[in-house]
Amino acid sequence: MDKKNKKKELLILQVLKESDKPLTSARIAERLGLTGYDISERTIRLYLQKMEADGLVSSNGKRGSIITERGLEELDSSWVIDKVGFLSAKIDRMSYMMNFDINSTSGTVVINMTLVEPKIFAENIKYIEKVYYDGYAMGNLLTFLAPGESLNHIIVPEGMIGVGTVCSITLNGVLLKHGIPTTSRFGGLLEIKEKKPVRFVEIIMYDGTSIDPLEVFIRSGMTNYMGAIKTGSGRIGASFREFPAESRDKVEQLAERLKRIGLGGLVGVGMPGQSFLDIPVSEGRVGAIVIGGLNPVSILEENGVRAYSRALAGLIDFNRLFHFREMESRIKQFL
Amino acid sequence: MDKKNKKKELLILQVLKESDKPLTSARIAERLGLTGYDISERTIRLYLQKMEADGLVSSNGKRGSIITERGLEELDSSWVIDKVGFLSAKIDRMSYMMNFDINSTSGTVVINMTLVEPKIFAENIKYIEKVYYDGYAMGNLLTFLAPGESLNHIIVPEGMIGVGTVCSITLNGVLLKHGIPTTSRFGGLLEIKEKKPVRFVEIIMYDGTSIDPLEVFIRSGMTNYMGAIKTGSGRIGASFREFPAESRDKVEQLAERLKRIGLGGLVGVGMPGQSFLDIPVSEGRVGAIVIGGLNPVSILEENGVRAYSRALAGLIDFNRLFHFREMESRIKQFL
DNA sequence: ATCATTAATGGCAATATTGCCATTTTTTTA
DNA sequence: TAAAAAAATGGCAATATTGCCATTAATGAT
Repeated sequence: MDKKNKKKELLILQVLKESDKPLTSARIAERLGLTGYDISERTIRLYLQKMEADGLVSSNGKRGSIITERGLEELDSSWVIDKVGFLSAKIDRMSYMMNFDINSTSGTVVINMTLVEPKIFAENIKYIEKVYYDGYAMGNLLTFLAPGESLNHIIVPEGMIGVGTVCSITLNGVLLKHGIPTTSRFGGLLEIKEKKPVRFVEIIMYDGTSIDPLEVFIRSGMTNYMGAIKTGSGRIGASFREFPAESRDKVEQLAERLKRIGLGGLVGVGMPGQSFLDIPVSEGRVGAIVIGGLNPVSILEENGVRAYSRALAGLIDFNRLFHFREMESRIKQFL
Repeated sequence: MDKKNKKKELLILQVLKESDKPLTSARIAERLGLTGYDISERTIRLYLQKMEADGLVSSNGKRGSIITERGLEELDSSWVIDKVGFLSAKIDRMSYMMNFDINSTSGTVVINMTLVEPKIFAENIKYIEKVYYDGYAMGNLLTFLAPGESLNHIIVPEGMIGVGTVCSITLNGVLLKHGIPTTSRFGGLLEIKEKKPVRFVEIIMYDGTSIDPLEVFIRSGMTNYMGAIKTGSGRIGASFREFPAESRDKVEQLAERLKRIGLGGLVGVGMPGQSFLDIPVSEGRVGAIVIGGLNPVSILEENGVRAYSRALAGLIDFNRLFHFREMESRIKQFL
């Protein structure tokens, strides 16, 4: 029994470690549920008691428990895979950090960045516009970063510009601000036929990778946007998310509002507990497909340009973004 | 309770479905354990009884149980993520299918295939030899497939050859024949300094991806073999495996024997329950790092050649393989 | 500041899971 | 082919987990 016991203790410690504030049993159960471990609230309380007696956690009355130094040591000396470094963790962190407010349409949003020579970018603008136009992009906004500007360790080198496209994680962030916890499950290559999503042909789970799946698909030349924008059939990057079934309506409303301000990217939402595009969803949850934020610039790679793209590159203020129609005129200042 | 109950039933059904022969409770518990679900033998027997009463499985006395038609339907109508399509499943299937025998050094082994023009291949032979020579390849054997030959749906087109390199899954297969069940955990980019492995810089779990991680790293140009073979520092593809701690000695023996016949690829084995190169391992298991089979040909991609590589391409007879020193002379017939 | 509402806790009993083991069946060995 | 060894099963009792709920603390509204 000891062994399995230990495992659950470590899972709880892990959750507590990742949170800065105290968590109650209900909260812990919820998070564990999201990660695929079903443990009842009650059981968690039992564990918390035992662990408090052992000095691994410290209870804060009814405000929840936090992990102690001893607890952290215990965690270090053990073998729970440290999900830090995995995409799922980065996603959680980023959506927590951004602070875009949908009412005032201000604040920061998460963007991806692509470094490319302005001249080459200018040559491909026609295609990129088409990607936005056909709705294969996250909304219709983007930004340019001038040479010398930096974002989160990445500095735009001389002779290049940074193209910042809105990351689809922005949606998670907005939902989170409205109390809806989103789980990003996987990024994949979505096959499009007659402008409609058919199925995912390749998949990489966010909790099993340290590099962004969409970056991967783009870099290895597996996407086919040229087809998507020309004939309506191709393969584009997309991401699968899940949220609680109760919030389905609210999600759709928020998505609609986001769309109006140029941040739309929701391809579709499934029905509670039902599989969506053959992707099964846990009970009490609904699935949704979100367009990949890097889509517009992946056209570059497809046309043989080795552009350096980085998903989840950092946060940027919403009012720095402009409509894709302005690309043509704005790029001139860098030529 | 009903809900969780259901989940376990489905897990058991899933295991039974994947097996062609009847499985006993111990066998089922073992397999589930490997996939990360710890359920005791006894509990599984309890479930099997209930499920037999419901007509989902049919017991074969003490030889184990098999899934019935009803059981298959139940599984179809439910939402267990179908791991078919994921790499972990493919790996299991392949290592089960190959039948190389270490004593008679005969039988089939799993290979990866790369399609490339003979001329271009010939130009890069020097580098490829060095990869083998420095021990960054799986053993020192490979094979060529002539135009028109096919392997598992892939046909070598005219004007090209298929380069078959030994896949590291071959190791799993050999161990399996000797009763050692191996779990392939992830593929990653292994950083090499002064010819020694330092740490994994990127990771993709096999049970969370539908495309081979090493293929991904190679295609997106993240490897650095040129560095590895020239200065001793670089990034190469490698894979992390786990097996039961009891079999540690036997594994090392077998690996040694494989090495002697040209199929070596084991970089190192950890100690029981201890983390190895900062990768934590479950209790009662040991971790091991295995060289990526596609390594030799990834030099091509690094040198700007867009070669089409496919990991786990298929099975081929061991006696079709030749030593890498023969590349030079053997390639001539295709030029 | 007070009261109503909401959320969290721990006790208790009902279930579920597991360890242990005697018994039976299968497999291996002599 | 018979005997010995190994593996599998199901009964029973010990633990572990969970559902339910009365009690109590925190939060929000007036």
